[in-house]
Amino acid sequence: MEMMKTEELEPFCPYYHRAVELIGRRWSGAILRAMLAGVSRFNELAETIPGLSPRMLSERLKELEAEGVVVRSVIPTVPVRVEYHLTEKGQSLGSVVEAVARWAEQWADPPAEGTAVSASTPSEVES
Amino acid sequence: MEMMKTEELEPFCPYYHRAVELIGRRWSGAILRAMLAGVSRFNELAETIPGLSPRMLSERLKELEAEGVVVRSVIPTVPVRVEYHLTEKGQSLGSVVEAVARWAEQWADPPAEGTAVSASTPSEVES
DNA sequence: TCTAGTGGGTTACGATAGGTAATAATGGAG
DNA sequence: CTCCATTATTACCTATCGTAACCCACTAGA
Repeated sequence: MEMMKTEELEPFCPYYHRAVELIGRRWSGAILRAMLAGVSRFNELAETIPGLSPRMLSERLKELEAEGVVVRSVIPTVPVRVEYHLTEKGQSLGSVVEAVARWAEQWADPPAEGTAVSASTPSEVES
Repeated sequence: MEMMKTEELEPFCPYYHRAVELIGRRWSGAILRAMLAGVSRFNELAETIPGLSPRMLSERLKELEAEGVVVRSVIPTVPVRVEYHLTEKGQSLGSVVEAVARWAEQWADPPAEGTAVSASTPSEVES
């Protein structure tokens, strides 16, 4: 017997979809985390995230800016300095980043042992 | 004086990075949501998610299975039926999906141009 | 003047991931 | 022996990404 489990989650939602495809683009998750941690300059971001090239960083920052998640400000020092900051909309992605971080730490590497997983080894269900 | 803002978040974490790149791959977020909502069959998933082709669905499911997020089980009815279910590890992604969903609903579409960062808190979202 | 350094990118080009459409494997039904 | 349903896979082509080199504006030396 199953209880009347109310399906509170719809199987598909266009807003969710748009959001998850935006922040799920390659490197975007890492960029957002670094910015939430306070990194704000172009070269600092590029150095913080291993493997992230200027090309990709530039492209992702433009996307995030276009979505209102990030603002770009030019500071007329010399040499010129550019800072990227999260908008309020961007800051509120903190909960998402934290949720992913918690999941990632909880399930880090340990391969399948220790806790009782309902059925995580595909050894007996192959076709 | 909020000077004592402790940086509790490191700018980069390899576990986080791996996780966000996994669940951020194209369509993966949508697939996970649908599965959390109870959709478990191949064609149901394909129908639930607009634009998702069998090729991509197959590929993503294999990745998620390889990561221990999803299990595949073959049910020998006729025609054969295949069900995909979330493991405990997969179920625990619910918090991530919910966080994204809340963010997406809160910040759905509003004009949001310019640099008006301190703007409107959308008063009500859906049920 | 020429060269080097700082900061923030852009361009060119090959490699890989993804979109699209057609088709396969399986087994029962007609 | 052909049809249908279900779960995929293959072939082909385009879009996105990775890599490396380069550009621009400015300053400080030599």
